[in-house]
Amino acid sequence: MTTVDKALSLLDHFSNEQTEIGLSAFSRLSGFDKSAALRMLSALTRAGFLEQDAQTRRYRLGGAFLRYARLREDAFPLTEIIRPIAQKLNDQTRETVHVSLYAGGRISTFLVLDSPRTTRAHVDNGMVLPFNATASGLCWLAFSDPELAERHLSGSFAQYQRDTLTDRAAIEASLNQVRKSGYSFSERSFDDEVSSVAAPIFGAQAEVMGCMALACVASRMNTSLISTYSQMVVDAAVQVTTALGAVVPPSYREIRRAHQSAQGAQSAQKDTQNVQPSQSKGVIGW
Amino acid sequence: MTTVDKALSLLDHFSNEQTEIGLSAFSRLSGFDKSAALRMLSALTRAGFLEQDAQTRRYRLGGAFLRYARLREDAFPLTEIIRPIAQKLNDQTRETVHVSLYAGGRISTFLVLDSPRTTRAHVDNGMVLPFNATASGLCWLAFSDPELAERHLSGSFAQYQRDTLTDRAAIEASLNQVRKSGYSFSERSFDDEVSSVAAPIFGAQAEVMGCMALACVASRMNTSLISTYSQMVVDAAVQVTTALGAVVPPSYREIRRAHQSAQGAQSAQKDTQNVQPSQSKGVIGW
DNA sequence: CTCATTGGTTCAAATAACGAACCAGCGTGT
DNA sequence: ACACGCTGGTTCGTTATTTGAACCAATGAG
Repeated sequence: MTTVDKALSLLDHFSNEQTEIGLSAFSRLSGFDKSAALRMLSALTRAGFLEQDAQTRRYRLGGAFLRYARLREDAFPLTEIIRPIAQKLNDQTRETVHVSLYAGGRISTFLVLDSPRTTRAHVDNGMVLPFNATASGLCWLAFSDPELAERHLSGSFAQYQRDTLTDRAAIEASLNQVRKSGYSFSERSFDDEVSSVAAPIFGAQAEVMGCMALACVASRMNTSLISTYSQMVVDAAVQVTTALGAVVPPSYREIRRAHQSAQGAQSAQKDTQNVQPSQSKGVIGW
Repeated sequence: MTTVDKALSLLDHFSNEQTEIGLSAFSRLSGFDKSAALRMLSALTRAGFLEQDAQTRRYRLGGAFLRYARLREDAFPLTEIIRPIAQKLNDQTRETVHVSLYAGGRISTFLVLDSPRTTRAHVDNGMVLPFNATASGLCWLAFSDPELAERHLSGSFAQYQRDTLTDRAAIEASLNQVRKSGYSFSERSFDDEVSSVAAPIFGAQAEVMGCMALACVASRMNTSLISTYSQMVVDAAVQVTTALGAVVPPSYREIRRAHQSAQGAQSAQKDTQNVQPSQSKGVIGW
């Protein structure tokens, strides 16, 4: 672990709840010595990645992030790359589609396309999605780095509805299912009237950078729809991953291959082409 | 200079033109040894601040910036803090107001409020403002760190209109005037029909993070209006600086004080209150 | 008027960064 | 086919930075 790694890891401790952190708190949270923490915090501050409150002397995320984020969006318009893919999913399903990003210990939506139906699930843009209560949260937990996931699994969980998973064992069981199928499903666990399906979007380091998700009025959902929607959501997520220049991890491809074989065997294989392993060059050819 | 400083300084080399940079190029641009550069680039990549193209092996700004930028906006909504101040200026002047941010070697607008007049200057949101041809550009050059400004003064400049400043000496002369008055003025130098006034917004490290600017149909502008508008733009910029929790550098306050004394003496002091030095607690009390 | 906390400093010892030389791969001009 | 110049990346003895216990001064609570 280089000094730079250590310095940058300090930023991980910011979240929607922890927006300002003092020197001692940093030292405690990170385990680094106070003087070492101070040196790194000072460097981050000099570069504009942190700002220090003149009164409290505590640190918060700096303006440099706005600058670099804009610069990145100019060069590599993530939102605009994802939009057409999400739009297509939205058109095909006529359900609410939202794309979320893992950000400072939270998953928040950054692109929402509402369903055109008269009864529809609505999701706010910029909304934080709880790990235990949403398809996107479970999806992220299931496929992200175990050590990173552990941070979010070790705390306690809020109970939003009767069926919200709050017990760690129950969540872990759910995650195992997600890891087997390649997509996550949640029903009436955050909003009482909403069911969702989510699939992982992978980043350049093969990490789960976010999720493609579909939210639907719960009463409309059924086994057959879940099967159809999950396939489409996974397809869209894979398209996004590849459109971003990242690579879908082989392990995930394998999961989906196995899952589809099982599904195909069960449902008297309607579409055997999905079970075909190789299509060599197709973007979503697996 | 710590290792972290060096690593973060690598990011400075990205700009709208330079969106992808390879190892050797980084080494050349930064002056760091190749192996040192690689070590730092790897650390930045691990943290998600850079992404590496799988084919070309070149680096680009990473997704972490989107995450942290959103996180920061959640905790500290810069745009929403600035909007009411810009709105007030827009209401008072009925002229187009725009706020820009220095970003990776470029100044670009990130908040634009159009004039309600029938003839008005229009500015695109997200637009890049050339250093030599806009009030915002000149304002930034005048008050930013000399070393940083030098980077943008050493190149060649595009001629957008007949009166665009392209000669370094002419630009420097203009900057000196800006440094004396505390605001910048440009006339028909970027758009042939537009005049603008701009004032600096300072960040937490007393650096110029951006500009508050007013754009007006050139034919409407005159000496008296410049005087009125510049005062209002400077006021708004100072309000933004303080609203952001930053401090207006004493040197800038001194400039304005001196400038206003001179103005007051000239114009048979209409409003002597402006010349009053102390108002102790007022946000824009100087 | 303590006591515990805060942010920040110091300096010898421990550790990580440095950088010249090195390798392999790729594309070009000869 | 050849050497050439470029690329990204590795190695390892030398060198300089990071580390952390002990130390301040200031603030706030009991």
